[in-house]
Amino acid sequence: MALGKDYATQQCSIARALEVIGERWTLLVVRDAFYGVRRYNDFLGHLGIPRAVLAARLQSLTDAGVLARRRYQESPPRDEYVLTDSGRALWPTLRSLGLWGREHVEGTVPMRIFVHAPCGTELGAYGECPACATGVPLEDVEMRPGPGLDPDPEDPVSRALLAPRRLLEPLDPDRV
Amino acid sequence: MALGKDYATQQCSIARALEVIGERWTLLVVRDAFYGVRRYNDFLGHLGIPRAVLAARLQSLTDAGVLARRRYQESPPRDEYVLTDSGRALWPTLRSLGLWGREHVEGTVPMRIFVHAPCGTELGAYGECPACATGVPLEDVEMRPGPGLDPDPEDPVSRALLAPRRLLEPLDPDRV
DNA sequence: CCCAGTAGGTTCGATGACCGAACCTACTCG
DNA sequence: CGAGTAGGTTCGGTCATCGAACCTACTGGG
Repeated sequence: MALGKDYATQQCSIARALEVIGERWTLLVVRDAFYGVRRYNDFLGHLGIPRAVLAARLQSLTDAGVLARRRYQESPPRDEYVLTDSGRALWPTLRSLGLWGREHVEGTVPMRIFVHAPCGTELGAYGECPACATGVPLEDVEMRPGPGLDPDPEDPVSRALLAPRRLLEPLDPDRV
Repeated sequence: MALGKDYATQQCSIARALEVIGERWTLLVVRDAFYGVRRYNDFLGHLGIPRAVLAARLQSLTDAGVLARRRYQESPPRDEYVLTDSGRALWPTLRSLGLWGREHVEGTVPMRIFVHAPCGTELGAYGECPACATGVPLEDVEMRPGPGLDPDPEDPVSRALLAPRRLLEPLDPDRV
């Protein structure tokens, strides 16, 4: 969405949020970041997004402080994009959006399941653990493939994401 | 966002959700519906959205089952748009998005405050009540103006929304 | 009866975002 | 020295969005 054109005049926190993460593809980039994707080519392959659009989104998310760009190797210079604290704060939004999509758009076939790793219980609608009755830190969230997921995807990133993993755990699509 | 162009290939509930409510303006229309806005002209005035775009959004939200179109008067024929159960299920998403916008985009100036009416506690990130530790039915959510809100707005709908109100309570911008 | 006003749209040309493909740079490996 | 890879930028075409104008159906006032 992006255009502050009219959004800027809105006296509303939701509209302000949408100016940052409301454009096409933007929220999916953030989602991938939660899944552990960090590198340009991994986003590119996993999302099937045009290169120019990905570059623009990474730039605007970095400008907005949702992602941080970090040099992880000098020669040749290579950068990775990781979630900032501000970006991590988007988890409740993504969680509730995914839950809504699963229950109100498609045929109730879960794509991915998010559980409280220490106890193995699936997260509740509030991102809490129903069994432990506490909020769950991101590091304690384990994502597992659900029945709706293609068991033999094309791209390496999707294949790497088939295994159970913790949120934010860096992804290395080479070792699969 | 809308275009299933590539989103459709995504094995992900979040992407599916974004196909329905990810386009520009769409989520703001839904937000207004939570605030009690029901009529075409009220959406139009409050959002400052082009007429053609509003008509398209109302149509697609109705097709998706998020809103329902209801004839409330026969002569002349007049319709109103109200949230379905599916639409109401978007509340946690809107709540978390608004909270994120308030805390991570602008200068921490709350525009609107949402409280659990029976106990007066402000809602948490998923629309739950932290004090009562339960989900809050939408009818028990009271919205109040926050310090960031323009105290003397132009359009009648904004003016009507200045008073504390319950979510979903039908708005009548004529009596202000 | 005529006219102005209102609700709820549709149509239109211009602008701007998004798309896919091609190209570029810097470096490494064999 | 040539091929390959990561991480981009540039470019022309298409499609969504924009604001403004127009349309229809009805009501209420003089």
